[in-house]
Amino acid sequence: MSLKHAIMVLLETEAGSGYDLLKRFNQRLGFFWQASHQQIYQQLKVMHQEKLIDCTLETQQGKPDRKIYAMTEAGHNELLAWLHKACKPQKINDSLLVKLYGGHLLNDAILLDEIRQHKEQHNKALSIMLELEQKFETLNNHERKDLAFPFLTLRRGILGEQAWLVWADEVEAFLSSTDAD
Amino acid sequence: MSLKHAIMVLLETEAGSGYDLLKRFNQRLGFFWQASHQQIYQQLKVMHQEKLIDCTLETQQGKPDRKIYAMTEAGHNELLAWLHKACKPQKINDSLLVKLYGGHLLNDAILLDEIRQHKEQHNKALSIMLELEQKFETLNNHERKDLAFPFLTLRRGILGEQAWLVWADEVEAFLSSTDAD
DNA sequence: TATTTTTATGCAATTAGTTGCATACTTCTA
DNA sequence: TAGAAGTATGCAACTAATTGCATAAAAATA
Repeated sequence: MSLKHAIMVLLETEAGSGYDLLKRFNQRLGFFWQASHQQIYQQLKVMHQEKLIDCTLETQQGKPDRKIYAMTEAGHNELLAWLHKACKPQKINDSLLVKLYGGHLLNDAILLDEIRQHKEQHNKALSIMLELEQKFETLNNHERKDLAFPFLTLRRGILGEQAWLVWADEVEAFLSSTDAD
Repeated sequence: MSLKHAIMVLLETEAGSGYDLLKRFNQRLGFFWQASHQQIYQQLKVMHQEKLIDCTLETQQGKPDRKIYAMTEAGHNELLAWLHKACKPQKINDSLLVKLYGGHLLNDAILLDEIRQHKEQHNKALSIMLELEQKFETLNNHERKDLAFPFLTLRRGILGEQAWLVWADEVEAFLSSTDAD
């Protein structure tokens, strides 16, 4: 499982609580990995049981205690082992395409509507990523080098979304051209 | 869950056994949905219990019996209802990107090697799809109209793979340019 | 003729992910 | 000052998917 390793990649640079990790997750890995807070809390618990991470309680006045997790030596080794192992190609499993495959069972207008809704979301995602890209371009050489790998994942997000949108335009054109159902 | 509905889209046009469905799945939906035989057999069983599909035994001489599944009225309605309901945007969860995000923990050569392996697979997938696309172009108008929706999903596969490969080239260029680790 | 591949089905155990709920305190906003 | 949004954590039940095993016969191939 990779959620575990995704969390470890984040913990490797800096320790943090479940909530911290959730936020980092969404900010940094969000365009290619989505995880709910339950998933992260559960995973942290399991990883702690497996001694891949340490846990220290941080008592706060008033607020509930925060559990700060940090990598252990064993965790670090496990992460490195995982990084060295080839990973299997990603599954796609996109319901929208299942729907489109069965598009003849459906009214074109309904499909068109759904495609447009999805387009909106993809456009939104893309513009956030383009902003991040621009921010990256303004950094100095040193900073750019530090963020080179995250930047490559951002590029994946951008190119992926752009391709999606090109495709969506093809679909829209097709659905708009046919008046008959 | 959409596996159920993907199977129904296939059963809608033609009844078939678990094995049939598995093959159709890989041939027709394979570039955007992957499912194992266990998943399909299990799902068919559940769907039969839910009366979404009928099952008739086809006894064969020598060979074990084949269970032929066909849509029921209830199944058809369920499929239409699902088609009319908006689907949530797809999750990506790509381990390769997690790995790349943590690329600084790893030797560039190892990453490069893995990227190249993945490229090979993506290239293979792309060329199969491009062949299918060419075959589609040779069809007459009537046949093309019949396959218009499946063709759109094929286009998604093609554009997606092409974008992936463009990205992979960027990554390769980056990893090759740096000799230091 | 022996081995491999393909056809054809399925169970059981485990792992992964979702959904819904629950608590509790802080800060921001109308 | 009341209510909404954000911070912070977690359980329990359920659904989905993977892994490993198991059977058994036909067809293809070496």
